[in-house]
Amino acid sequence: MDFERADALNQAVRLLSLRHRARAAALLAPLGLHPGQEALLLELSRSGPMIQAQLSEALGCEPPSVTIMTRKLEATGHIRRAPAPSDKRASVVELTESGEALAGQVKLLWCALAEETVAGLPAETVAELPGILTAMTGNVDTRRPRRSRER
Amino acid sequence: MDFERADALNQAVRLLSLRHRARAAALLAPLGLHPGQEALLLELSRSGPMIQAQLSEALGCEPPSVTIMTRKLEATGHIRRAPAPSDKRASVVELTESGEALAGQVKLLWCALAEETVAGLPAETVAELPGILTAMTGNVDTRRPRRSRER
DNA sequence: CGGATAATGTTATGCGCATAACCAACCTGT
DNA sequence: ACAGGTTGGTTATGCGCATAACATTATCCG
Repeated sequence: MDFERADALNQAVRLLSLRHRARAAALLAPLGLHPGQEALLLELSRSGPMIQAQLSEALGCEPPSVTIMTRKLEATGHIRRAPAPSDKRASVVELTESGEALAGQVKLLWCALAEETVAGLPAETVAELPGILTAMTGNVDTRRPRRSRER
Repeated sequence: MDFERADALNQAVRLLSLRHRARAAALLAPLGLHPGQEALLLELSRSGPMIQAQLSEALGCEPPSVTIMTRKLEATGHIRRAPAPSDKRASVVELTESGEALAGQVKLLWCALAEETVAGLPAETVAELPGILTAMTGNVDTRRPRRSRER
């Protein structure tokens, strides 16, 4: 691929990251959330209580990041951490009532953000977008170097 | 749009951002660069010497970020800052010789990264990807609230 | 068994990004 | 010509992310 095209693509990804995150930040600010935290709440809302290692996996970020984020969300009262009964190392984290309420708010914003993001694009394109983006993500994902032969 | 679809889309964007950036970081590390810095070098390589405000505009990040990044790239000797002759407030920044060499290296990596990113996608999709991503970026861009009437 | 290895979580540190507050220099307009 | 607003840049602070180094607990195996 020539540099022009490559640059256009890489830069497009970078700018989309920046602006999409900035827009999310603007929408989440009234709820007192910073971008990234909503993903944690949504994941807990989707899958129920889970251990930090699982959160790290689901969110696609490293354990130290999860430690910090959970600490802050615990401080603001949206999640709760308790020692896991079966493993003295682990701590299971779950939504509090206020956290569940907040997750509900986030879901509304999330729909608005998605619609805003793909406004004006042909419906067909919108339909295949998640698949395309996920494929691209998989192409550059270095988090699971093993496991490439999975069935 | 229902929450399922919206969530799939927003999450896909978030994960692509994380992984694409992480992959870029891994490629740039051998050059001693952190992700984000390559954009500054490439912009200078594209457009020649320019003022920090223009860099801020081109990179899509805020002036304080540019201040820090230029300071670090100056410390590593890849760029040079000089007072602007026509405006005592401004400082024009340009690549040094080592900066130009580094930009050349980055261009090679950039092509590799782009190819890696779109591997396996149909050529047609790849062709329209930059346009799609740029359109999405424009949809959520809150940086230019003015200028909306530019057809 | 018991010792090596793996997995969970934390602290420390650093980078890119953001906002808010501020100074200095450059326009304006009346 | 000068008061007031605008623009260019910096500092301070905070967040999400990363890696490296570490302590603790689980697990595997000879």
